Amino acid sequence: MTESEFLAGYDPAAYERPALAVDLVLLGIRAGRLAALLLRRSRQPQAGLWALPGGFVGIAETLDAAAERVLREKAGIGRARLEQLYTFGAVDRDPRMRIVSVAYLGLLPEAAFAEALAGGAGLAAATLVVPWAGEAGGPVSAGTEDGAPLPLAFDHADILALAVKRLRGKLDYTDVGFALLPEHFTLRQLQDVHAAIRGAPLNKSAFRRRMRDRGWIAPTGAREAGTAFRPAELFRFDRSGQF
Amino acid sequence: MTESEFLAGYDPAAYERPALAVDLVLLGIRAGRLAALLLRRSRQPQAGLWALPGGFVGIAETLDAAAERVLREKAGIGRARLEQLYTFGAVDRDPRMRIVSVAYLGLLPEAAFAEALAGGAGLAAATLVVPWAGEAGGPVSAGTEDGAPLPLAFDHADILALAVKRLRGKLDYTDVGFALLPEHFTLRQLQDVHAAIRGAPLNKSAFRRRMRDRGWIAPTGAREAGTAFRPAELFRFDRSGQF
DNA sequence: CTTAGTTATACTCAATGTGAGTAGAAATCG
DNA sequence: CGATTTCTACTCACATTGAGTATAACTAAG
Repeated sequence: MTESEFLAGYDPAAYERPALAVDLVLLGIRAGRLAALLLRRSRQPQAGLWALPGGFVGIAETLDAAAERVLREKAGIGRARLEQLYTFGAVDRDPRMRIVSVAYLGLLPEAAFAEALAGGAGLAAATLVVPWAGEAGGPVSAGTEDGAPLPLAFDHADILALAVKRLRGKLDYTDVGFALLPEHFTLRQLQDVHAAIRGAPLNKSAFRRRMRDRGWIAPTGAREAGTAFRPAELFRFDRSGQF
Repeated sequence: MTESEFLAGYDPAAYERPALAVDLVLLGIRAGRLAALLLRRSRQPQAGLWALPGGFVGIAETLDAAAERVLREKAGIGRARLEQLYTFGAVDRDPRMRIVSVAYLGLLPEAAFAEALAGGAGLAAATLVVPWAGEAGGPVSAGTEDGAPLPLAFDHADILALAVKRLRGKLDYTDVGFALLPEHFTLRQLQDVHAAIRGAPLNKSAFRRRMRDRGWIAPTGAREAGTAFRPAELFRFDRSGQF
């Protein structure tokens, strides 16, 4: 039997299958803190709770393509740096039916984050407080800017916590820090982003030295404008630096 | 409408769904090199090629549970340290139908690896040569111990490459190195394992110093037996050391 | 019993990276 | 012009690492 003969007689039916979805953790910096974009659920189940933008994976659609589609359709964002995070498969994570969800992490520069919020897609920004919750990524507390807690739907608190954990882990040896900044930025802004992701302050001179030595940043020659005091030099991300 | 009323009327049918599977990358050390357990495909499609042990996810089965079941049923291994790796969702990755596969990484101590090989489940050991293939985890070349290449089925070369990449990334700050060793081991053995995973040699004194300073290892008081020369001290993994 | 051979273990030393602090430069505002 | 505030460039101590050397411990050969 050749391979094509075999395929002709193959029956793809068989067993009951879990539904497959993608959920997007879209992170940005808001008022100096790490924040995520959430949608308020208007329908049952768990109406009124806050959820990650998500959607089902089409039968002829790549996981990455599904994530990009959800980014456009549910979050109203044209483009973002998306990266697969983890796949959540608890049996009872959704009360409707068995849904396995592939979580994606997306990073938005501050401007894109604000634009998405204003875009009318019903998105809200949740400020994240993520204590260092150990290996598995413990639950996260999400809240509005003034501290009111936002209750999260399904297992989305776990997903958010894991996203922050992943981000923290990649901070030191990849360019994730730059993905949250505009094209031109000051060293102070870069440090603030790193501090927001880590949830802990950094040594200033060591940070500047490290960033410059690694060759990740290139001076633009321009300087910050509109500051009350000495304006800082503007840099841009230099992709030619090694990773 | 309450949540339970809503659920009663919910129709879980709807769209055609991808099939969901798990595939296991079971790694161990063999003759000082990193090796994976593979199964030779006896049936179409891709009969004769070598594949990772895998299976479909049951409708009421967790992803982790499916991985453990495959470990038992397909690889004949009772227990191993399993960890989710990545989910592969290319549309044409399996010619039979759309199959999305959640890959798991499993680490076996040298003895358990050899036992699995002898277990009669039809497993073979593939020595892995994984050049540092960049971010996405390029293809890997798998071969027998004497160098003959083993052609891999589906996208399993990508999965293997990503597994090795993940292992390398976690080597410095987690206990993965110990998962490939017996309970008692010498510093030399530990260094060899690290070298095999990295695919590059290590500085001997710096390595010893680092391992001892981190408090990951505790002396057992015993010494190696049966060596031709000075026997090395035996250590064990000390879980109380911080991570 | 002695000695050569081989590996384990413990040192030293230089180079590099980091935490912390100080001093001068550059801008705005009163 | 001077006060104020931040940016930027220094220095210094300390920890970590790469590299090399010396000594200890054991077996096997003579």
